[in-house]
Amino acid sequence: MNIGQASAASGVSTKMIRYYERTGLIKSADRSAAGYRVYTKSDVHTLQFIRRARDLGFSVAQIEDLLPLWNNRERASHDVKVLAMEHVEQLCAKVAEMEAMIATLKHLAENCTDDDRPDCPILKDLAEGRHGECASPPENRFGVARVG
Amino acid sequence: MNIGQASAASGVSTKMIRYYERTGLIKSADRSAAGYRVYTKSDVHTLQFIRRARDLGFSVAQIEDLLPLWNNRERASHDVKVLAMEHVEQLCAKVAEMEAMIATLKHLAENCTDDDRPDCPILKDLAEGRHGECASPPENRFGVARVG
DNA sequence: GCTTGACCTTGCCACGGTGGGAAGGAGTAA
DNA sequence: TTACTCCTTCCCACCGTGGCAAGGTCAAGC
Repeated sequence: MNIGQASAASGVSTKMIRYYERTGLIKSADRSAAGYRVYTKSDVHTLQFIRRARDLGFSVAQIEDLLPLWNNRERASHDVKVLAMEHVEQLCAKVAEMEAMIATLKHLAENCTDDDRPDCPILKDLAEGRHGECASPPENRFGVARVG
Repeated sequence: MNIGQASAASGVSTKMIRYYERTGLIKSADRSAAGYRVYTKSDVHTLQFIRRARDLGFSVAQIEDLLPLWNNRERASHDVKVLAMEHVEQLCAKVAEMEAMIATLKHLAENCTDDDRPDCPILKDLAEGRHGECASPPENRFGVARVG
């Protein structure tokens, strides 16, 4: 199986397959006489695993921890759960940050006259940093936010 | 005022001030005889504006749209509101994606024995893509997620 | 004066993931 | 043979931020 087929079967682009190989996330594929990468069903299975983990928001670094657990029959399910819950924590933190931003912006937008006059609480807030003089979650007042 | 003072006063790192200048987000600063960048209170004001907009999750590209509106006394508050609400939409979309991931992961983790046995619904799901054979939001089933 | 230390300058490199594209080889089908 | 698709490697881009290095400047203290 060439890289194109492995890509189609796994949903991981050829670009990314080569990238994962280069960075050591997956082992180097065997090569045909002509130098083409050759994949087995098992390799595709691994790629699918990676793809699904990415879809669930795991970083490549986290998947690096997940893969050996997946391959290790001696693993403790506890270890996996710890990784998963750590990831959930990270996701929740980001969600909380964004929720705070959304709340602030919505509040500002509500006070916006929304017409052709130049008075605008949104710009005013951005300029003066008062965050609408009310109701905005405290995390936002001190620049903690920034989701990155 | 040198770049260091402008940085301290605005909360934007010197690195980022130079970056914003290089990429054209802010105008090139005047220079002293020795070539040092020189800033005015007004420049600091602009940097604070940028900083607060970043804290609210606006991208640099979005701020590029916001700045002229801020500087333009003829602006219509409607235009600002549109930009802000577009941004809120984007934030909401990301939040929804992440909430879906969180829900899926939590559901999987709940079914985890959380001990030293190797059976693990989380890894099983990642390998087989059934997403816990229930309850997971449909968006997740087909790889739509992936937050970036 | 001279030294020291804090500050400034530019430049390059890195991150995480992903895509684009070029230049050239390999395979396959008509 | 030709034509087309696929493969290879290599470099470049995004975005926003930080780090480090080599060198210039400035102000304070001796």
